[in-house]
Amino acid sequence: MYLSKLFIPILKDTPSEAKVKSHQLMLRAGMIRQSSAGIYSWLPMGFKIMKKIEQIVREEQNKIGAQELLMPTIQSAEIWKESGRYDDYGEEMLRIKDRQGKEMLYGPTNEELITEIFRSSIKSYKSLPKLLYHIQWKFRDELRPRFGVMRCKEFFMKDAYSFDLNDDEAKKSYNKMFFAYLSTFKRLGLTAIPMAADTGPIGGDVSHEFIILAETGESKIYSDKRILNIDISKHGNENNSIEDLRKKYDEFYAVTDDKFDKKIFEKKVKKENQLITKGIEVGHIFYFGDKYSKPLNCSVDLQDGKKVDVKMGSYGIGVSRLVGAIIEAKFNNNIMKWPSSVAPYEVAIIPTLQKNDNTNYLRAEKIYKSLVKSNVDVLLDDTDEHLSAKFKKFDLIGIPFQIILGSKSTDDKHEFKELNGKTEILTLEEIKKILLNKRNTN
RNA sequence: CGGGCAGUAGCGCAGUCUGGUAGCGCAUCUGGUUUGGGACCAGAGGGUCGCAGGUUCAAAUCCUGCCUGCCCGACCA
Repeated sequence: MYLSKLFIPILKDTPSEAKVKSHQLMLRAGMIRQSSAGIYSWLPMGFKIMKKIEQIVREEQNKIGAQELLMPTIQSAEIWKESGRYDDYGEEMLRIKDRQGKEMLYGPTNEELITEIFRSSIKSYKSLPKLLYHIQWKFRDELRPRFGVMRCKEFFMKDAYSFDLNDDEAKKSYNKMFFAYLSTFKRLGLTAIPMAADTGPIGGDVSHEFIILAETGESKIYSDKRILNIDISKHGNENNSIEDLRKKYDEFYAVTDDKFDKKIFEKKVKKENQLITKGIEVGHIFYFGDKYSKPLNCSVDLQDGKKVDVKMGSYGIGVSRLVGAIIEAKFNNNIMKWPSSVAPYEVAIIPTLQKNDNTNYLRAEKIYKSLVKSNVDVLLDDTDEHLSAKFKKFDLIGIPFQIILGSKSTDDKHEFKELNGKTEILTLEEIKKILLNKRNTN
């Protein structure tokens, strides 16, 4: 892509309504535009990043055997009345009437709808277990939306639902998700800590919040430092291996504010290992058994002809929130550097311009064409701004690597710079190797 | 929903107290000079001053009502 053709309305000044870094940067970098409080349009740069995150989330769901479907944003109130949550959910639910006066709502979550789908199609224990998910817009009418996309009314979320025959089987599904979440966040360049948490309006008795550490986080956390060192890469996604991993995490104390008990914390965690800080909740998993299957009458037939309510769990990841959360976790020295796995482009080509000498630009175009041919997602700065102005712009956009064509370039050696990092003089082939390698290691 | 602050050009702001017909920086457009950390010169365009009503010869400015946004709190992926 050529920068001059890109729709990326960059702001030089920070809009006064944005207070946290991720919000300021997303507005400045032309990633989002506020439509009204807590509701945003996603402009090409922001949308591209969100789509990359979505794709990683999808791949990790598929890896554990979850199947993707798509449910609507607008739901009928009926099933919510059946489950009893139409009254319980309260003001956060956006209620709508259609022209016939029928009660509808913009879905804040999908337990009822998926259960309704499941119960009408699955009748036998032989069909279990099942893991289903979708990635769809949700709406929660927040009292006070804030922090840009971190806490908005309309948000993009992956929500998965598990269906099992009994508690033991359900636990396996839960642990699979537990594993998938750790893998997902790792690929996003984040270290997420699973923490025992309150279940809120979803209900149930087992629940983990996945939290990434960031000062601007809204959740207060109490944890054992050593939990950060657990290496998930040694674990495959078969049941035994996942269970081992789960045990490793369970060894360490890690809870959010509402589950915190000072006595237990001080007893279980030595002073030097205590980690008390703030974090951002980027995922939340729940096991709630038959909380929805029972009232909604979602059962399967067993071998002996008896019926049993299926055991369910639900599993959310805030995809749109992650865009902001990654910024909060990665932002440094006024420079936003995206992890390669979600970066809007893998590399930027920045030629300096000289009066009466377009050598650098011609070199840049040649490199550009070669990289495009090798399927590298590359952005060429073909504008005639000052080089210094370009650098500032690219600090803001956060493309992790730059090829700079200037005084240090020759026909076959180029200045290759990691954003906020070191500079090397390399051939195009060497550069390509580094970029392709980066793709797989983030 | 309680408490606080704010709405003037795309963005950041001044002007409001003390009423006299709207300004600055950045951005944009034209021409020229520049090009290794947000350049320079010359010129140009862009605003029913959040909305409605009132007071006045005259309202961005005073009065009343409403709308919108932000911050703190209570509540949440």
